[in-house]
Amino acid sequence: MLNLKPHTGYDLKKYLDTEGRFMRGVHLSQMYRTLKSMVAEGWITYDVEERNGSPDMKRYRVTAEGKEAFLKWLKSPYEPSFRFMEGDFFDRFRFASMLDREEVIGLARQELAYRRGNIEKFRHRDRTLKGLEPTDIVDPDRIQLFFDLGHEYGASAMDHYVAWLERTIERLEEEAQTVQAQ
Amino acid sequence: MLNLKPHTGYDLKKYLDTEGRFMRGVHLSQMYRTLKSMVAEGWITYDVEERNGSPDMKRYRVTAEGKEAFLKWLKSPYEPSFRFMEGDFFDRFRFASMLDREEVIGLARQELAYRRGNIEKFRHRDRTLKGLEPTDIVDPDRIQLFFDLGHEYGASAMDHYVAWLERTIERLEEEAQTVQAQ
DNA sequence: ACACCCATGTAACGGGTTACATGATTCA
DNA sequence: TGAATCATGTAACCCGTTACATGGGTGT
Repeated sequence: MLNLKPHTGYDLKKYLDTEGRFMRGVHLSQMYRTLKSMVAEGWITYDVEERNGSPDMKRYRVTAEGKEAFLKWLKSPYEPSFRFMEGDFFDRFRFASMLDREEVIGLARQELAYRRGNIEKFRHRDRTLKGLEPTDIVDPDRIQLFFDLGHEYGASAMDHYVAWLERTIERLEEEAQTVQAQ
Repeated sequence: MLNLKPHTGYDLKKYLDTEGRFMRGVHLSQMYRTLKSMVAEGWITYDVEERNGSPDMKRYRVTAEGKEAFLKWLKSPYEPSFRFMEGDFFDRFRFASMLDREEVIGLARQELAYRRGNIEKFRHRDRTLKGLEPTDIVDPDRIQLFFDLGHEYGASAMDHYVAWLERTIERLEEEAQTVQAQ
């Protein structure tokens, strides 16, 4: 975010709780510690604005080294995470404006291919729970029902994700062709 | 899972990586430490099966106190998490077979109401990035584009979740009426 | 022969969560 | 008057990740 414009820690937290709430959550305590360590790394600096009585306000901005380190990460090989939505795909994708068109499309295609492989591998597995303790008061079919309903959501959320990836790739490909034609 | 039947640590990890992969991920090292601490709490015990040479296999099962503690958690008041998919809704829902019909429907309704409130609060916010550094080589519109695409996924994933909640509640309500009619 | 599966763990590290601490301004 | 917002942080704790360590059985 500091690549786009300067922020205070409080600002960033607020953004992440409102407009940017699908990015990630963060606690203020963690925010301040992270900013501190990023200053120590040389990735960011800050200007101080004094406020009467209250602690001074620090407005952070990225340094040249910080931007370089960020780009190095952004352009580093992407490894899809085994588990749906756990890796850094969206962290990269949101800053895809700093990548070439081919790089973005490559990133999205890689993610799509991995998710499709995952679906192929797991979708048609038998998920019936075997050897359930018969001593239980609860009906095994009812146990299975809620496991199935929960899994159903997971699987359909994955499908929804794949559909979004497909739409997005198409859109980016069309755009790339339009630009090339000019 | 140990409420349903005994498992070894390795078993549980394997389940969580295959059939149960939408539940949660866990590393084996963490699994063994958690099982150890649960034994210390008195929630679970294990029987040992010897294997020549290799370390003995421990098959864990829940104790009466463990089951009691689990049910206490399952029936404790549910607090929806601010951030989509971060709380323990699904942890509870998957074991809803151990709850009364009204309790399950109440849980799902509470989650649905919270998500709807969230959508109402945030859906129509202006998300245009203001005060972007003009020194950047990257076009502000292009920065905005990828932020929007990312947000679009988040918002539609939330809608998808809400739709699943609605379908599921309907289904459970119908079932409850059928049972009552008998 | 080599890789993968079964099956157990410990140790160090890193980072997120919760609790604590301060204090001015704004709005109902 | 009291709650929420602005704005900063430290300390302790917990828990997840990564690296290390062991060793037999099974399949190609």
